[in-house]
Amino acid sequence: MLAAQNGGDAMPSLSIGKLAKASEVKVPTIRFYEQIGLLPPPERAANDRRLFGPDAVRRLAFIKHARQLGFPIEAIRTLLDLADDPERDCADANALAREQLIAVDRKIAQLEALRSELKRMAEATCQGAASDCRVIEALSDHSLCEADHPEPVRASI
Amino acid sequence: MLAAQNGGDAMPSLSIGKLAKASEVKVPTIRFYEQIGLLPPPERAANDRRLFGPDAVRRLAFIKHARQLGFPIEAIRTLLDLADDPERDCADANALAREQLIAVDRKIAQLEALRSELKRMAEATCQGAASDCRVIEALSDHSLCEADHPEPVRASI
DNA sequence: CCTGCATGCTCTAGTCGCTAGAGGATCAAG
DNA sequence: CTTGATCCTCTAGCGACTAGAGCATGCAGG
Repeated sequence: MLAAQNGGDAMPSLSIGKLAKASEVKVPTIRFYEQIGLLPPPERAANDRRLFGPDAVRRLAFIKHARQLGFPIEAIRTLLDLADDPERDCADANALAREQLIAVDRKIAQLEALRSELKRMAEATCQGAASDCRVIEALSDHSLCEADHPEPVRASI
Repeated sequence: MLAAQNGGDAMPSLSIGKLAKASEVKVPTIRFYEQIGLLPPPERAANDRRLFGPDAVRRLAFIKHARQLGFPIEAIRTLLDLADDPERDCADANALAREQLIAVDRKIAQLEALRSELKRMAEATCQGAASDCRVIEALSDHSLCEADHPEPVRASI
């Protein structure tokens, strides 16, 4: 289904550059995905250049879309395995989607809190010396914040 | 002001472990901050152990707070320089805060879009084989999305 | 005084998802 | 024939830590 092999007889094979344009995924990224096993190793021409079948475009679209949604590579690997084998139960896929949704929700909530604090900070424009700077003052004194920040905002999403 | 030197005569010097507890910043992270020059190299006891003054607690609080707000290390370096020298103009600090606010706003907007798509995906719970899985279908076919995603959601915030 | 664990030190390497560059081969167009 | 685009492999870098090795200390209990 998303096998990305050079399937069929027509084999309209794509160079990595063509594939990059078709999928809007950069050339080094495609090579990287092959390296970590998200894309199967394509056939090679006599001059060692990669030859991709049309399946590769679909598989890359899948990967790209999932990445845009913030799924980590390992989750995408699982999803691709599921997509590759339509016999398998899709409970895993649903679980991953729900997990991802929860992660995004948490992230949004966190960013909203930060946003309001930053807004207060940035709006209190001060002139003159840094000793009276509101921004620096706000950063120096956490107790000025309305809410406290849960975790150091560090992201995979 | 945020000099983190062992200032004054009382010098109630802290071990790195005590400092970690006081500031709620992990020990290796403190060493890392010293290494990249966010914290000045502290004095050392005869046994080569670090001795921090109380200023270090304040400086770490500043750094931690700024990190929680998503400021990148280089921005924090600038802010610390400003805080260290109260003569300087604080226009830079305001600019950084505004920049950061814009970045956070963008991020939130992006995540909201992702959230709605993920929600549709996760709510359409399907049973059975992966071939009919809504999640995989949605990931396979980008055209099912209401909006398209601006950039691969990759974060520093 | 001894034991044992906690804490400290330095150094290196790993995380994630790419991105950039070196150094070379080959292809397509003019 | 020359030029420039594309391709190959390989290694290293980003940001902001985190984890672990291997060793030297410090402190408390028995």
